[in-house]
Amino acid sequence: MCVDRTLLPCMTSILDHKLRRAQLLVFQDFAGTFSKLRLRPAEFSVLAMIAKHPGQKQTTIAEGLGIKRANFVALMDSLERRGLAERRKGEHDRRSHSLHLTEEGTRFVEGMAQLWSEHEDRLVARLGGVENRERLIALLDKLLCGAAPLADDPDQPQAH
Amino acid sequence: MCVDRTLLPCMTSILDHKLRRAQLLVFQDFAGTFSKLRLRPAEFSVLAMIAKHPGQKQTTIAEGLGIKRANFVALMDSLERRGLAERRKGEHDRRSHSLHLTEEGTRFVEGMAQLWSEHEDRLVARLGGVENRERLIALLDKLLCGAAPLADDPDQPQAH
DNA sequence: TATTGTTATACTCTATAACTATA
DNA sequence: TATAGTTATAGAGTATAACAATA
Repeated sequence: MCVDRTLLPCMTSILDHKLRRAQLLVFQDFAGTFSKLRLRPAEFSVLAMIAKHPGQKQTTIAEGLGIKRANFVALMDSLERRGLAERRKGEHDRRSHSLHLTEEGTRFVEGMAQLWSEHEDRLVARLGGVENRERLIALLDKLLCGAAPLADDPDQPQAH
Repeated sequence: MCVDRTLLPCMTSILDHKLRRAQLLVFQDFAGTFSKLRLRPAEFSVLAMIAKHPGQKQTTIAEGLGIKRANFVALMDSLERRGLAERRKGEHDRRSHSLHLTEEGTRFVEGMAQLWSEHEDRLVARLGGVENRERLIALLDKLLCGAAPLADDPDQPQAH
């Protein structure tokens, strides 16, 4: 019961630790929710990002998600094999690939959105209301200040 | 710019995503800070936990940290090889191991505490003050409700 | 039978360096 | 020379099943 003479706080009160536990819990709820679709968190995020930014090149999408371009390749390979998304040779710069959902991918993303809200609702319930989700996101944003996302949020109607 | 017709929010506004990014950022700051000690986050947490709960058995410490007992073994092996912590055969139950810091481990933990506060200060600065760290921890606790930690916090001054 | 610690194994995510083909 | 995508590889962390020793 914290009887030591060190200056360390208890692990259970340390931000790093709580962040890790919370992230784990959230991803496990995600995994449970999306196992029917055989979809991992990273794959979900790629599909969602392409849906929001169709035609953007591969590196841009990857960076927007904080995924190293080297690690993005296998992710995109898998989505392409499943027929959900596709790479198209860049017209102006033939080194680059522009990313798009397939028709099937578009339908798939609609199914994702349904499952997503179930998952989201559970998290909001745990947090005790949407206001607390917004507070949590605002605090995480402070922590993340300097890590610039793709500029997509400003245009949002901000329903959340 | 969020031009799609799906019901999905932008990835960059999704809690799961922000939690992952924040956790990554915090652990990277940790890694930079503790590379001098050649200490990974998981090893740090084990040493800190043993310092607070000397003599507890292996499974109890592991569960308190949310680490599966199977994964705890290699972690403890490494700390034992470095002479920082040790297993002792349980007196009453000879299946179990009680965990302790060595003398060197105790000194090592004091060095950890110093580096720790530098790391912590950087996070608090990003968050904009200790009040925000407490708010963040309180919100993460709500998310984690039901995941019981080792009962060490009640004795804390409870700044939060 | 159940529990403690252990081994073996696999999966996810992350990180770096080096290659290729274009620019 | 620089960039886009790729390959290969390594390191963390996590998860499950099965085993030996002990209860």
